[in-house]
Amino acid sequence: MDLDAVRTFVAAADAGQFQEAAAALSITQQAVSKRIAALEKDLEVRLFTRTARGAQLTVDGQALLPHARELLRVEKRADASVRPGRRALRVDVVSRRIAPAVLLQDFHRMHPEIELDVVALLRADVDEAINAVEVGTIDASFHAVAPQQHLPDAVRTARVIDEPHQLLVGPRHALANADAVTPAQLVGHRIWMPGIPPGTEVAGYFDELAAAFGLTIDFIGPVFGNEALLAEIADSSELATLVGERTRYLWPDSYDLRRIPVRDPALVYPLSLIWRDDNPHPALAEFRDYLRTRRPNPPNTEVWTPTWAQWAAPRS
Amino acid sequence: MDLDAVRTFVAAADAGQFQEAAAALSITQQAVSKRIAALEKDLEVRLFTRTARGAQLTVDGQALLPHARELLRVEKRADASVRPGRRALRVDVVSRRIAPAVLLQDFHRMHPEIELDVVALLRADVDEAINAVEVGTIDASFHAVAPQQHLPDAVRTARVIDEPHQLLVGPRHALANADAVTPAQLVGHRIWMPGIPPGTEVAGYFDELAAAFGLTIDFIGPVFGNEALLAEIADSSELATLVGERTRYLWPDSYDLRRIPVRDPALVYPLSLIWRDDNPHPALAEFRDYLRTRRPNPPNTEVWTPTWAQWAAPRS
DNA sequence: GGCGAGCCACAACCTTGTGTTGTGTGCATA
DNA sequence: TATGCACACAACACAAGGTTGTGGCTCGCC
Repeated sequence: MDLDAVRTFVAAADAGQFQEAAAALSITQQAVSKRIAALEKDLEVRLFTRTARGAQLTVDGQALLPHARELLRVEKRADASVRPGRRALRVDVVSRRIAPAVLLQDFHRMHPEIELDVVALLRADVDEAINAVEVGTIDASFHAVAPQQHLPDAVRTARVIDEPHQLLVGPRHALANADAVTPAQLVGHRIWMPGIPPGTEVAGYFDELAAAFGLTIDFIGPVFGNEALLAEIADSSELATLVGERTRYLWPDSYDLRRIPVRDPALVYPLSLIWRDDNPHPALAEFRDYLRTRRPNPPNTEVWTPTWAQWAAPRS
Repeated sequence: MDLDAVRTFVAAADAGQFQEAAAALSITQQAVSKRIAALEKDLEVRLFTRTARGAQLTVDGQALLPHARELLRVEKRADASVRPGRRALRVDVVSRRIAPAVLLQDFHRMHPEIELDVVALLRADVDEAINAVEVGTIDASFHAVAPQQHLPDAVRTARVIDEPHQLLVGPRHALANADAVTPAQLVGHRIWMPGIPPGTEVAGYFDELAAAFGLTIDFIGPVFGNEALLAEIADSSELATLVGERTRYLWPDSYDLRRIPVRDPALVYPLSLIWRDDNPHPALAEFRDYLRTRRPNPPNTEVWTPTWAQWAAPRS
């Protein structure tokens, strides 16, 4: 199916005649006729009934029309996702399942007119992300940024989310019925966080967390996907994992998994936005405004963050 | 943007190298290289970084990939909407705002795997619809079908929805705060139903309704679209209109419109499904099953239907 | 009823595009 | 350093798609 033919089809359907469509597309009437004929031949249906004063959609044509329009819309969005200068705002999230992605969904709901592209540079480390932001291939990225992190001149960071963790356990787990737990209560329980590549900022976070409270946190084990992890936890009386408070997992209700808040202190993952100060993208300013004005729920408990993140309190 | 190029891009991204993608598409590696190069030139970005052992997506490529896949999905659906023999189930509704359309949405939620196309043969009368069903350009149609209606041999009809009307009024209307109204109470109030073409089955219904209860029902007035009608009603202390119970209109909350049930008797619009008995489309059987098994809310009041519809009670 | 206007289809022709074959280049690996 | 692998470039052939020119059909008008 040729998109030029589809465009021509829509133009002809709107105009009600080939002649006018041809004028609108700056081609001859014969070219329109040819394109439509080719499309009809390709689809093996008649799309228009030709009359002496125009062309009228057949039922098949009527059925195709909305799909054709959708096709052109998607093409436009695809184009807008990459074309330099006027492409959509491109924001990098480490994973689609953690808080920044949820935030972006919310932003999109509030500003549906703003073209937005969420990419996940899987396992990209902070330096890679900073580099991508400096070069301009992405407009913004969410990462845990340490204060000693070296930043190029034009690149800025700001702490924007403090995401508290919750314990995720199956119904047979010893803590399954707790209303809340403290990190001290987690000592001796096995916490499983598979799929976190060693040496990354995320691994570093959990390493320091384990050391600070004497916890047992395992990164080992092959990753069979999220679904497998959840199934494992659902069945186990020992395994548990940590998930962000705002993350949205989908799992069968039958798993009967429970999210249990962690407090005294809450285990907070501090995330910063990375962006380039002289990036002229209008949507970037909008997005930063959105981040600035939204009210984070203030935690009503002590919080723990890694030492490198204690240099500055999160904006409240 | 050329869809073949997009297809090639996706194949190359999946394969991780041009060579394998070429094999999958049954063309030469050089052709793949050319297509990708053309796409890159068209979009003015580099999509792959070429290395000695394959091609890897750039960030721009990663951003484009989901859009590209979506484009191919939509193309497939567009194709499926018309291609004879294996096209989607095509169901005709008089309007997207009335009960059958709502029913189809529900059916789609229950069977998302079934390709479904809802077309609105605007102002088509029953004969036209029956003809389209017989010819096979549509698979099923919802209409009010009178018993004396002539049907071709293979065409069947069955009464499937009895849609009760509700009164839609603005906050300043005399009946705005009623919990329910009877047709008798509507005498003297002006009911406005613009946009119904005279001579159609719908107009006939309201004509008989007006005659039966002595109501004032206006069809006159230019149609400025639904939005205009709703705005008019919201402001008026006199105007009201009738809407189906299951219809879903969207209007600003600020309008403060109220839907008021009509009872003793309820004003029911009887709708039948029209289909061709020997239509082999598997989804048609599914849809008829769905219609058969769903439980209509039995009205707990007397009902009024036009005389021609009183030949048979709706299936309960 | 004849005739012109409007609209679409068909034919001929030409340009452009797109696939193939053949060859070159760069990089990783042995 | 030699070899294999993967992609790019060049030359060529053929197909696709656009334009101009023309004919047929239908509708409205004199």
